[in-house]
Amino acid sequence: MSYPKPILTVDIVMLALLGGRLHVALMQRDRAPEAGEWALPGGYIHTNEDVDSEAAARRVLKTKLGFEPRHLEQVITEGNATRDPRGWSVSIVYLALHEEAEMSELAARKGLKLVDVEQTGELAFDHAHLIRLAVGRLRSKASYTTIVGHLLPPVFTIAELFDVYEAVLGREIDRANFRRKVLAFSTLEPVSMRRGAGRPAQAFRLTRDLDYFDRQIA
Amino acid sequence: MSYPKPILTVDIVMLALLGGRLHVALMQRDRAPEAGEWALPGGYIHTNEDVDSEAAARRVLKTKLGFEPRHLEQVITEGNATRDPRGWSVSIVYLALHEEAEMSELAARKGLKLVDVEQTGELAFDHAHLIRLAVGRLRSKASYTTIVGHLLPPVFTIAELFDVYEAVLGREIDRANFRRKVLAFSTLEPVSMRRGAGRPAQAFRLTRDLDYFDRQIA
DNA sequence: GCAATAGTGTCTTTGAGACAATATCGA
DNA sequence: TCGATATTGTCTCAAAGACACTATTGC
Repeated sequence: MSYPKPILTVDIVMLALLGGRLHVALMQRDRAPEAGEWALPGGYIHTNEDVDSEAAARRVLKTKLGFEPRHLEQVITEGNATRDPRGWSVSIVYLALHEEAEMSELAARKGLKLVDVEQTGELAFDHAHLIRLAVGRLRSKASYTTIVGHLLPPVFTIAELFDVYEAVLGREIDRANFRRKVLAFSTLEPVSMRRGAGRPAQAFRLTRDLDYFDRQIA
Repeated sequence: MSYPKPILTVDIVMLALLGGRLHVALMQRDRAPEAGEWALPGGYIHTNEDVDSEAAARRVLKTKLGFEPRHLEQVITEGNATRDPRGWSVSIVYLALHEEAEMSELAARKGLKLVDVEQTGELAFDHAHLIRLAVGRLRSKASYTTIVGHLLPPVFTIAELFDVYEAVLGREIDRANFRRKVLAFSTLEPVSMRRGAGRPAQAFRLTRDLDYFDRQIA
């Protein structure tokens, strides 16, 4: 007995901060099904060129958008009979993070829509659901890893990092305690000084893509 | 341009404790590729009967082994060009937990081999790697959820739960502090008394499949 | 009584959180 | 000098961990 193979795609939830709130990047579909609807960037695996599913996600972003995210990780795989009108389909969902400035510029240049993750409205397929899963992953990882550092440019100050944490976690944090905790884990490398409106600040960069703290950071 | 669809399967890492150590259940493959090698239970999605990928995993366990696990959750999806000699293939990996007694009985009845997760030896495909990922997931979830409760029968004592935690986390825990902490989160419901060699113990059951603690349990 | 296991009390240390105080810039 | 932002000090309270102690069974 043989069964038809399900449709298999990778879809990417691209997140960035815009004005202190998390936004997701959407593309307007140009073909059926769901033509005209807003959807996550995604595509089929190209078995002749992609070495693995993460490479497929990177290729989709690169070729469709000319984009290389600061951080990319797998979130979940959603597979069922009803999520795509064409039939049984499977999506390997990736989370991509990038800084605000470059993401806005990319969106303007490529016709992407950046929408607040709390107000996506109706989207193609189950993509609103996939976005909720990815945002949940980001929020839960925020408090014990350096993941949200990838929502900033490579070099940033503690104050900027603080703002990102408050935006992602959606609650107020104490500045003084935050600074002490984040510096106690020696995962930030001081690189230069940053001058602004008041006293100059020490600027840092992440020493690795993803570090795990041994306890909660915020 | 069109690409051949990758092979798509679900594979299940069935874990149980055996003599205080984590073991995984393996089946001997009866057909090519890798015929005769030990491998994880798994199979194709049946698009006409499985409503989603988790249902496919449950059906595989039910029809191949007559088994319904106490706990089942998705771990990761591994997809690349080299893991299967037949070509580009994708495995949606599930973690299944069950109690020692029933798992041993099942293994004996169905010809499964239960091997220590630290010493699996060579296995078919990338299954040794998939097992490491699933065990890692269990270990990391152990300290902040009730997940390891599913390695015990439905009704258990604190002392039994304590032993499971020590086995999974692989380090010593203080009995007194463990008891206080686990009871402080009111996720255990007292159901009866258990008599044994010494003073009788209160027995409990989990009130839900998976509860998250608001801080580390051990 | 003793062996065995269950369960409690209590002290010390560490981290979390609140919040006041000080430092260093530009204007 | 002041306004703005960065950074440090210090106090309080809660949780983590160590470990001694008491409780309840069977024999």
